[in-house]
Amino acid sequence: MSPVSNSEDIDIVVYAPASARSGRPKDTAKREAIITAARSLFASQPFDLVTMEAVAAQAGVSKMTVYSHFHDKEALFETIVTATADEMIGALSAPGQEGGLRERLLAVGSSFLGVILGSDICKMAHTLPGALRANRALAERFYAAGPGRVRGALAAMIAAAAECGELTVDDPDLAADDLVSLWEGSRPAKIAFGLLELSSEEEIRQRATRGTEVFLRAYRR
Amino acid sequence: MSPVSNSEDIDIVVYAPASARSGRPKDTAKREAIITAARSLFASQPFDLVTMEAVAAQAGVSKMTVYSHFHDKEALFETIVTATADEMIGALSAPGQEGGLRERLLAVGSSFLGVILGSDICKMAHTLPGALRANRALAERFYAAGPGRVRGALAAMIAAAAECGELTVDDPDLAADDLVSLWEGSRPAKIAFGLLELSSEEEIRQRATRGTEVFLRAYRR
DNA sequence: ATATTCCTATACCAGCGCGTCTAGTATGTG
DNA sequence: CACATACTAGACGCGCTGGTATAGGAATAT
Repeated sequence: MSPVSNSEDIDIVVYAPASARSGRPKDTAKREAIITAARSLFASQPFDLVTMEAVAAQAGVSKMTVYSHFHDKEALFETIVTATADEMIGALSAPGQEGGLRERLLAVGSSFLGVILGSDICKMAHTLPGALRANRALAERFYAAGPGRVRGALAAMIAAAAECGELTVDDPDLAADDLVSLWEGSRPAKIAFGLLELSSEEEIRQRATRGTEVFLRAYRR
Repeated sequence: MSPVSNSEDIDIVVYAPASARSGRPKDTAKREAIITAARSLFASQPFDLVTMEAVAAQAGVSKMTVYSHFHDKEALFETIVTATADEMIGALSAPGQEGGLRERLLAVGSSFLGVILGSDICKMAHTLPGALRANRALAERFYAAGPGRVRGALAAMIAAAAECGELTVDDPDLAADDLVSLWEGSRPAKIAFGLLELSSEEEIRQRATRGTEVFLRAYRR
């Protein structure tokens, strides 16, 4: 955001032999504590209600320390968001490559629903949209890391299955959209309104299988 | 919210002959102006960023007048929400009763998508969830007026069609959920993140027909 | 006409939250 | 050792916003 280099971005000076810097080094444990504290707070309250004071308190750290690690409240939030996006990428990579089509789809669906209905990300459902709206680039990045990624992978699988004659598909992208929609159902909407908490493993499995089943009924050759 | 009677709730004194009150009467036009101004502001910014001052200014009214009509910022917001919910109810009532099953589903789908993807309600998509989360009763009411209502009506139609042997359905409620999900696709999520503006008539029609088609492929006898 | 209520304009208060500053202490490096 | 940096604790400035107070003008019923 600011043109000046932020200390949280670059800890290693550009033209330095190694990690050479005099004085006391920054405590990475504190940085981590700040991040986890902020994450937990952002997950339970909207952006504006999370105070830097509260973050510092919950992290067991002075407020000045927070500002020494993160220039801004927005910078802190941005760090949380990108970390969460990376976590999503990790959880959603390596889609099931073995088994029949049904089993592979089910594997992708289960892990996807597990991430967006059963993890911390679900609890952030109410904070993220509102806060990300002010930062289009960040919003795109986050969406691409989660739902977008899954839709892309699914479209590829569906196209391949159509090639093999397993499915009858006009547009793989639209079909992937249909599949994801069937998995999610009305969950995201209800969660956004606070009418639903995070789902159990069992419920996630059920939704994944049912959605996949309905999808196959509609698209199977 | 407050135990005291709010003037916006009761304009008629309890034990009064009729609408008898001496002095200058309240200007309903101003009240309307306040509501429309607030609505437009709440549609473009999150709850906390909307200032009463701005509402008054945009309504061309003194701030004190706003407070004379609405005791609280929350009372004002609540009025907006319930009015919007009523509007949704109006737009979604009288589901198509004529034509074949496909035509009736399509009629419901078009009007539903028209409301939540093409109207002011779509612009409020980012404000409502965050603000309603603090008021569970209001959130439930709003959800019931919109998506909940449509799902209920659809479940009834689907159950009837299953009775006639037109569809093969295990659970009408789940099937209704599937249909709505197929209509919406990824639109709501993208709108929440600000990655999509309100949709055109044409796009709404396309989504409704396509979703209905996929649904029928999966559930038709 | 007069009482009564509405409306405006403006000033005002209290609280809050971000971000900064300072003075002092702790902890590392050369 | 000295030096440089990190961290703490607290106070504080500043801007903003919800809500109140007041005084005077405007509209309407009786």
